[in-house]
Amino acid sequence: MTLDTRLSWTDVRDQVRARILNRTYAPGDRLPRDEDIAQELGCARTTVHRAMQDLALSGLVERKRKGGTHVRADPVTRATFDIPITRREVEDRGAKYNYQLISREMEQTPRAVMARFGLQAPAQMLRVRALHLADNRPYILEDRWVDTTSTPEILKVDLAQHSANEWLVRNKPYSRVDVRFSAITAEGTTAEYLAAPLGSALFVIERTTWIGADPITTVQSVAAPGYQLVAQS
Amino acid sequence: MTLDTRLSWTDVRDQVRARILNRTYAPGDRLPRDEDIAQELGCARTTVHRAMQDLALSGLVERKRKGGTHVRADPVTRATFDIPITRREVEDRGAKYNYQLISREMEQTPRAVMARFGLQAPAQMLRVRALHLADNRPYILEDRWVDTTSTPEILKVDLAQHSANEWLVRNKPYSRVDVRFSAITAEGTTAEYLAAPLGSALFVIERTTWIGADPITTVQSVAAPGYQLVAQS
DNA sequence: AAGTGGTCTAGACCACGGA
DNA sequence: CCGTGGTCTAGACCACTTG
Repeated sequence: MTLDTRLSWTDVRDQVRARILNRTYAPGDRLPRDEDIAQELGCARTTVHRAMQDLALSGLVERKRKGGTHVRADPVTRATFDIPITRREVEDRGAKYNYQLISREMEQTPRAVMARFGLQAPAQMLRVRALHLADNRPYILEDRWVDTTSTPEILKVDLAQHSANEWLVRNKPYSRVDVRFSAITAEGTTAEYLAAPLGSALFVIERTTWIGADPITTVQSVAAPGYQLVAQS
Repeated sequence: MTLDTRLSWTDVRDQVRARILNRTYAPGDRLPRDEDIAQELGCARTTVHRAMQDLALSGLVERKRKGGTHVRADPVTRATFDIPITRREVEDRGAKYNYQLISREMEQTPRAVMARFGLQAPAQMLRVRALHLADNRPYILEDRWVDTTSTPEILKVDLAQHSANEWLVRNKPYSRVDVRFSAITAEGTTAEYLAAPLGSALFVIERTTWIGADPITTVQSVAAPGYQLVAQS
């Protein structure tokens, strides 16, 4: 008698993964063709394909047409992070959210901002600086540039009431995003607004978006001391 | 005449995404059932399913059985990062890689390490401190704890020759990983080893792995000043 | 109870890329 | 060239979740 339950693609994935973990398929090895695995385990090739797709996505194997499926010799750790609207992030922590507009002016983009957008020449953009608070304590200081050519509507928004962060996320879909993380030292007004000791280390998220080839916005979000970003399971 | 090329799932995805971007389907809206979209576009339901799966993965829509597919009202930015072996990371930048073992001793785990593993009681583990260099300049300082119960083989490895990082990644598969990022201030020996000015901000990656329920290793990797982590496209 | 997404199957054809 | 993964189809059944 064999089991009467059918094999699901997660079962197949787990079996193949187990074989990789226990070195039946060692790093660098080529795995059997999908069809052979399907026959061996008694399921359709599509099911094996679905399983392999998942293993490839998580970085455990590499697949190429004709080349077959190989166990990665240098596995990478692949981690995914969700960056929600700041208000949501604060509220999800059970804290009270507040927001303060610091400044809102048209300015010429400095070199650093041009670089983030990949622009050759400087442009006039709306610069918005604002502070997000959790339980009335500084949480994130954002320094944002909005391209008023692609997003003229931002000029009509009352940024003292609604954060540009929230308005943009809700109203301005993007087609491409660049995200990068780094660390900076608390200095000058940044330290003041965040109530951070001078010289303390601050976590920084830079996020730049485009719609097609047109810039929308770039923001440098500096978090208060102690901030930690955790990968999604 | 209609087009004679068949619709691929990426075509379907792009069409649906376009409708979300142009507000045909607005945030919070419920999309038509997969089957209706399939009929409208003239393809199989499976194809629509594949497209929707991708949109759900990227965080644009949410799907529930019976509940249908909804456009997310609060879109999240979802970013994926690849964390390769340090040697590879250095070499991929076109730099020369070097490695120095700093210390290697059995020690009792402090509170912070117990917390990362979720342990109730302290344990004896192998603590390995090492420096990775790029073009002979400090690149990453790692402070690692290895559970010699789950990974006794580590005791036979000559860690002066091969970094624990590399040996573990190549030889010790894990079933669960926790990754988190933060920022710390350069102090004491950390600053010395990284040749970083006292008080400068340093980017930190913490990575902890388990096999089943058993701890394998946890490492705090502190990067030299200027380090930046960029999301995968 | 019933609607909707999730999955499996079997078969066909396509497209990339190694030999 | 031709082997291998990638995709599409049509149909069936399952499983979750909401009304």
